[in-house]
Amino acid sequence: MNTAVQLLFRRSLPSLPWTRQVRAGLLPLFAAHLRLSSTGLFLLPSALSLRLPPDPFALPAAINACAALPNSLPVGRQLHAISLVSGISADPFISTSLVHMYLKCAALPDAHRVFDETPQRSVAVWSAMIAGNAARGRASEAFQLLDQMRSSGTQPNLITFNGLLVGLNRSGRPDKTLPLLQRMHSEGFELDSVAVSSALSAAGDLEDVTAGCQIHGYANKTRLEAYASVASALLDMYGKCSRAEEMLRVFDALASPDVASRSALLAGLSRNGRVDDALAAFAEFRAQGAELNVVCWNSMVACCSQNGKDMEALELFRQMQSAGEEPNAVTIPCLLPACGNVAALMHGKSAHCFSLRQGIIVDVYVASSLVDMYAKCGRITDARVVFDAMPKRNVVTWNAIIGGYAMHGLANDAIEMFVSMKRHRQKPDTVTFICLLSACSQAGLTEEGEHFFDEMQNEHGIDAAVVHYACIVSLLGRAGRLDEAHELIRKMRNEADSCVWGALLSACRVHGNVALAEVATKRLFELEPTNAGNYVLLSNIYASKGMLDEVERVREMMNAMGVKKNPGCSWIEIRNKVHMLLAGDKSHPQMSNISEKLERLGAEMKRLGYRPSINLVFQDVEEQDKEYILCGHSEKLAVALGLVSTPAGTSLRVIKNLRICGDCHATIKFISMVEGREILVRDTNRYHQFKGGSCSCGDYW
DNA sequence: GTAGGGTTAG
Repeated sequence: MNTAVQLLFRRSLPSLPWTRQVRAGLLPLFAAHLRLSSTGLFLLPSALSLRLPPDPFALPAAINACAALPNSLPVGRQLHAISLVSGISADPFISTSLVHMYLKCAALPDAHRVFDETPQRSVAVWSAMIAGNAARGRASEAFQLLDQMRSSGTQPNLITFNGLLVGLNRSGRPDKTLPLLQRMHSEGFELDSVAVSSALSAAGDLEDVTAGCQIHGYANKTRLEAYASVASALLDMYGKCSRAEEMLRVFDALASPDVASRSALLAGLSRNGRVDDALAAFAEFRAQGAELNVVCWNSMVACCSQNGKDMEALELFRQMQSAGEEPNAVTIPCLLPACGNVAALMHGKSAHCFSLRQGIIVDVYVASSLVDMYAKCGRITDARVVFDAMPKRNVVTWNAIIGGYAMHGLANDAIEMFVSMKRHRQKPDTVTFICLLSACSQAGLTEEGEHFFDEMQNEHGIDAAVVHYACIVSLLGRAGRLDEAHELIRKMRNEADSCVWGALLSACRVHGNVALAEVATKRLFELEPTNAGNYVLLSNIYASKGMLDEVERVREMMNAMGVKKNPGCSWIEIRNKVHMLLAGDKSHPQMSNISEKLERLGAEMKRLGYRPSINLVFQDVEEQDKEYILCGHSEKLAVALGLVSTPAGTSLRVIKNLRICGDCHATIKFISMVEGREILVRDTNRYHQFKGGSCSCGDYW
């Protein structure tokens, strides 16, 4: 269609006489086409070069096309110049669309200049100014303009107010939306579907379910509920206010739900943790052949990647493409967390290529999620390359790179980036300091960590949250200052949670402090009685001290509580395919090769004097079996699979869902030496880079 | 025949 229209213009325009009729017939078509398609801007220069006579009827539409399409400010300026030289710039329609266009393109001074130079200010040009200023985050200017408008004798209408409402919502000021709605109501405006949709959207953002219900009542009374935009805004509001049941009731009552309503429902279910319901609803929509769009697909991909269903997210993305739904700039940040979680580097790379091809790499969300993905996939250098190439960054971007360095144990790089961040005048937030402090604690930079903890509170006015305390506890703990760490927990203003006590417990394991470990676990068993990790850690500490009766006691306690150990799970990507290995699982088709490889390595290690750490085995079985269980740990299986499936010398990347076990750590160090391989293992905390028999964590984790 | 306001995904 677009190409056809283009050809029509190319062929017919030069030969047509420029009669009033031709203009009248073609220009609106041209303008409508501009507004609809990204090829519009391609058409515009050719139309200009045809010496298209400036037309006060067509210019506004062309100017609006510039407002709607990205990167078209230069063309918009050109159209502005044309209106100036042809003496029609004072036309109220033209100046209104110019104001609108400049505000949409973030050229505020230009918008204000055009507005100031408009002698006869229509309601429309005032409305454009007010809406545009509000949407650009200049709420107080917008309200001032509204007052000026009135005192200059022009009365605002419903469109003026609605524009202000929408602008306030968009610029993150939903708190100002509801009072404005009240004011409109008391000034006697009959609210329409736009006003009600915006109000619902604000109520949702504020999680103000009382206001939301009131507006719902109003919409019901006035029959505005029947409007599609009101329906989807209602679903969105209930979803954001954690009223999933009410949301489902609204959806079921819809006579004919549209795509936006379906999308709002899917997003709402996902947001409320009802992942399976969202997947079921999505499957049902597909089975019905109901219309779905890229927003629905993106919601579902995000739903999976945010809820531990990473493989499902990758699969949905594949299905999305085979269903002919073109991914967009939002799809990438929905998908990439899943790639990062399971280290699906090839999928992540292809998303990177896609972003380059589509020109969406300049989107700060897209590039930030790429930085994060590369870091999580063990490619910190690639993360840095993407970071350096970004034209614009935000706090999330900086946090991604600092957190990436932290995860790789590269604390000095993390600190360097933090310094650079401040030089770029980017304000750090609470996440920045979590990344920075954990970098210091991973690398044992105790003094630096303490310094940043003070800097956070004194220079940046950020209150220490519980997670920051947890970082400091591991920092002190790593340095062996366990009593200080314990003291800090006692002095904390906030209530210490399981992260804080867990950090202390981990430090106790490293330094073999049984007494303090018992203090920490006492609290942990109260705070999270069903977390198997705490029992296992305590048992490991006892085991390392040979306190086998205590080990037995912990196991009994765990059984009594009905706590089951989380199955260990590792992922490795081999030639585009992500393989998942569960501890003790024999189902992988390559299992005989894996076992054979592990046996051969085990024999070699024993010959060199290595003894398997059978005391780390938690299960109550014979010694022989303990050794066998250790060999079945998922990270060993994944490494062995990598060894037998890739050429010698290739580096391997394994992701694990739990903390790496001591025996596996020792074994993989050994493997990295005898096999001459670099092996990266990411556990819940960080990357371990095994090379030539040692690990980048310095045996502290 | 032309201008100003619409809901859903990161």
